[in-house]
Amino acid sequence: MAKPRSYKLLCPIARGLDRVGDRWTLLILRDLHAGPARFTDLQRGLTGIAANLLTERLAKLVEDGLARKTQGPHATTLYELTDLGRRTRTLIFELAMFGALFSSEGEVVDPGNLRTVAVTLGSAAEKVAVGDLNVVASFVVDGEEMEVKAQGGTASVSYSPATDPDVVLRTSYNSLMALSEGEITEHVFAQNHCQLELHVPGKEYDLFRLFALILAVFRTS
Amino acid sequence: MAKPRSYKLLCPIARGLDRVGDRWTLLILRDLHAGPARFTDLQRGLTGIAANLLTERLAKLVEDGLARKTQGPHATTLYELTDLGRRTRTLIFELAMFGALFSSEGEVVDPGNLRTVAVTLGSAAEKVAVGDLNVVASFVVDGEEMEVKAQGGTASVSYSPATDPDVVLRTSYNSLMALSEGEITEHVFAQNHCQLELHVPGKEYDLFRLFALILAVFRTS
DNA sequence: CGGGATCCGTTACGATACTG
DNA sequence: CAGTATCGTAACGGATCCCG
Repeated sequence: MAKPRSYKLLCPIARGLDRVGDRWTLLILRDLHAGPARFTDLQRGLTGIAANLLTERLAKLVEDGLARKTQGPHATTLYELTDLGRRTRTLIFELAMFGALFSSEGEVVDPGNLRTVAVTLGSAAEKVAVGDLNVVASFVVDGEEMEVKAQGGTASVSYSPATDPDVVLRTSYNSLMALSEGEITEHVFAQNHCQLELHVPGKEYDLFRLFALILAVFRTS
Repeated sequence: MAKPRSYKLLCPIARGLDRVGDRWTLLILRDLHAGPARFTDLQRGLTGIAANLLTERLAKLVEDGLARKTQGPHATTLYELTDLGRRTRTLIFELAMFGALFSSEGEVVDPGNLRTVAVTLGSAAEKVAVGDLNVVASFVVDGEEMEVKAQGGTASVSYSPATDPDVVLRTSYNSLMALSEGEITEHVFAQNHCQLELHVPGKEYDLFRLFALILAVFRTS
């Protein structure tokens, strides 16, 4: 394995970049924040990455103690974040907040998928959750399922099926991005771009309040 | 000018990386957060960067609207951050907090200089400043001077000489890093690694309280 | 001396093909 | 599924040179 470039500077910023500054590395971490993933899951999510690069990056993440290999169900190997790796969360969130300031002008080769938004959504939700929000939602986006939970003043997002959700929201990834980019309003989204399946009456209000708070983070950042 | 690689992904994290993800870019921004700088200042601060790369990176930062060229004193050209560029502050701070988790094992080719710590110090100071802290300090590190101000519950750091400081603290860059790395304690630092010039009696206590709070941010992060 | 531009060898990246 | 191998191309790093 080739030894990657290092800045060899004392500054903590340079030390940080020596771990996560290589091309693709932060995007890999972004996906891993959604939960353990297989090599092929990551490869599909990171459109355009070469297999050998993904191998190198994962090896370095493991070597630096940010990720580890584990055994998954059917003799598959999974990659997951270590505690140290999870500490990139606020960093990645700040990066997303910064990146949201720019329009995606020019050609976009890949729209992305649900894994890619899990970190940002989770961090934002956690940041805005207030005491009287109380909802457990299942998020089904283009067939992929996520759990969004807001309870007791905090919130979390998990890239796994929700157990006994109060409300199930089905939508498409494109609609979700159009909403976050401001191309459609929350109202239009609620009317035309999603369908709700309500298990506990009234819970859709809590869900949409959470949505509104999260969107506010991006708009006023 | 060669066109840099772009991820061409819709995700805001990828959009952010398309602006600041190239090698050296975040370190250049780090230095610019300390204030306007000349080409040569930046080149000296970023040990090892090639002139052509610095040229390319600066051009891209200007093109993306993160920096601009201005005229300095003696017909020199200065680079300074735009409002948009200044929004990388929290991102860079989070990167520094993450990087501080790792030891600088292995050879370090460059110790750094005062510009390189200005962002981190400023962000940390702003974060911890409390209401009853009130001090204007001049920081003289290896001849370079900085102003550290804490007043009215907020704090700021500026890479320029302080006007009428309450206290002047002289130290070396190495001592400062040893302190932040935990190699020496705050007490040892105060005793043996710096000299104070007190203009307003008692202000050294406010200054060292601010120090203690800033260090706590790094230790418990 | 400040602010680059040019050239060139080296390294990393990207695409495709192939394997246990 | 989880990578390895190969190879052309693009980016980086160092040095030198240029111009005001």
